[in-house]
Parts: sequence; C-alpha cells; structure tokens
Amino acid sequence: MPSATPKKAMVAAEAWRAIFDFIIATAPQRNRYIGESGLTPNDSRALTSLSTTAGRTMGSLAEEWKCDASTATWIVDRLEQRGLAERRPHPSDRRARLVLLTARGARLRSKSLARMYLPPPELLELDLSELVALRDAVTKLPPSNPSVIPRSRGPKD
Amino acid sequence: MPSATPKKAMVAAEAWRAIFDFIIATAPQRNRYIGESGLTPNDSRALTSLSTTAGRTMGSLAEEWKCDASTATWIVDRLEQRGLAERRPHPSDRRARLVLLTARGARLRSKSLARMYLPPPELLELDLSELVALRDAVTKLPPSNPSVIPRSRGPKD
DNA sequence: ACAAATGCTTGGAATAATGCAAATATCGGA
DNA sequence: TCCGATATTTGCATTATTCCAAGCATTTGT
Repeated sequence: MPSATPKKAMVAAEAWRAIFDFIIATAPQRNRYIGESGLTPNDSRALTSLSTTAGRTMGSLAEEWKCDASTATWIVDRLEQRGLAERRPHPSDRRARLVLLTARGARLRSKSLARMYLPPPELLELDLSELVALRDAVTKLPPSNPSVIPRSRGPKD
Repeated sequence: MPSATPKKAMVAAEAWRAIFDFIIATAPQRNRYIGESGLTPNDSRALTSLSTTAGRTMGSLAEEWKCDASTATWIVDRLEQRGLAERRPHPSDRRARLVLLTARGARLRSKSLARMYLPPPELLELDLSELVALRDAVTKLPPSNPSVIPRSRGPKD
C-alpha cells in the first residue's frame, strides 16, 4: 500500500469503490445508448478523439488508441464510409493525412455525448442536499479534457 | 427535461457529468489492467456474474448479459476452456446446467476486481478534506450489488 | 543525391462476438 | 402417456477487431 498518506489512500479507495460500483451498475443503460446510435463501442470512442476543426494525423490517433497504425486506418475507414469523418491532405507533409469530423460526424458525436451525460435515474434517488454535496465534491475532480459541450441542433442524425 | 424537480435534475446532471468525464479520463488505465489479465472485456464481465458457490443457469446468464442463449454458451465455453468456470448438472432439472467459478476463476476474478478497485492516481490530487467530502457523498449512492470483497490469497493466478 | 526513417495503406490471417435455425433432452400438464 | 414448452448446444454466417509483413510516397540527414 502507498505509505505516503495512508489516510488519504484509504479514503480515496473508499470513494473510488463507491464510484466504480455505481459505474458498473449503470453501465447497461449507457451501452444500450451506444448500440442504439448504430455505433460500436469502438466507433464511439473514435468519434470522441476527433473534431471538426483540429485535424489529427493517423499516427497520433493510433498512439492515442494504443493500436497498430493499420488498425487506426481500419477504424477511420469505418467512420469515413459512414460519412462521419474525412481525411484531408496535411498542409506541410504530403505523407500525412489529417482526419476531421464531418458535420454529420459532429452531430452524431454531440448527440451521443449528450446521451452519455444524461444522469442515470438512480442518481435522482438522492436528496437534493446529498446531490449538492456530491456535485460539489465531484466537480473538484482533476479536469479531464472536457469532451466538448453537447449542443443539439441542426438537422437530425 | 424532467419538470418534476428541475433543480434536482440540474444538480444531478452537473454531478454526473463530472463523474462521467472522470471515468472516461481514467478508463485507459483500467483497460490496460483488463488486457494484462489475458481476458477480453467480455470475459471480465462474465467472471463478475459468477461465484464459486451459487451456480447460475445458462439461461439466467444469457438474460443478464442480454444476449442469445447460444452466445452465452460460447462465453461460458471460453471460460471453461481456460479452467475458470465449470458446468455442473442442475440438481432438480436435468435439462439445465449450473455454472460455477472454479478456484482458479475465483482467484483471477478477485485479482481483477482488486485492480479495478485501485483508485486512479488522479484521485490523490485532491486534498484530504475534498476526498472525505467525496467519499461521504458517493457512499450515499444507491447500493449496487457489491461485487464481492476482493481478498487476495491462495496460490497465484 | 542517397539511404534510412517516417506516415499510411493493403493484404492476410486469426480471434472475438453475436444471432438465427435446427437438433436434443427433459419437464409439466391434460 | 402424449404434446407443447423449456434449457442448452451445434452448425453456420456475419461483423468487428487486431496485428504483422509489405509496399508506396515523401521527408530528412549527411
């Protein structure tokens, strides 16, 4: 066990365990959402790595996904076939490609994210005061790249 | 939007979003654990549905996993081939089978769970007081089936 | 200008997952 | 006892994922 701050480690373990159990318990719902979007879990993850503005090279995607370069090719091919992403030439390196989300991809991504952000119904079983305490506590968690604000508008998809 | 308790819904949404982002941000670590165990995510999930004592019928497993009965057969076959689970005759219904974890399966399951319960390092970035508040808040979350207490002992696996 | 390195795609091969239809054995009720 | 319902497994077909080895075009360092 980390002996640096035993007390802290203990509390962190208790906190994490409760969070983890909650995640597992509410996972089926989210998996259902993913399925309904016509995406595989893999596609879904891939979408969150892209944006309509900042192109990513295949290489950086493969690195982020910790997979073979050819696997990244396969994954992006898949998105491209569905019109969710597109490859463009790299402005300064003609070997490389920049992968961007299409408008359609962005819509699907937002929609998908919006559903993931829907709080599990179980959360509403808490009192308002408990919820507030929870909200205040979890918003202190280290900031992860805030996965874009989901805005639903424009044509459906 | 759920108009029942707008305030509550709002707070729940904020809380969930922070939790969800944290889960996503720390997912790579956990995925790595799963991979290292030589199990697929599917296997891993399957293990958590079994115990060494309470046998489950194939049917109930298929229902829990929301998959075809033949898929459940495939999944359990997989575990059985690796010596992690075993089928036994059902005491009162000769059509049915009871699936149980083997000792080896139980060890792997515990080990796997224990790693999942290791709090993400990011959690330790919080102050002790913040952690305590978090712990107190999340332990009020609706109880999920507590996925068994991981106890590491016995021969390695 | 070359050779080695880099970025990506293709071709292939293997495994994982999943569902449907058919076959088997058993159970339960009329 | 006989028939429809139930529990599982098998055989098949399909899709999803992965990685390795090769091949191409381009870039870089010397």
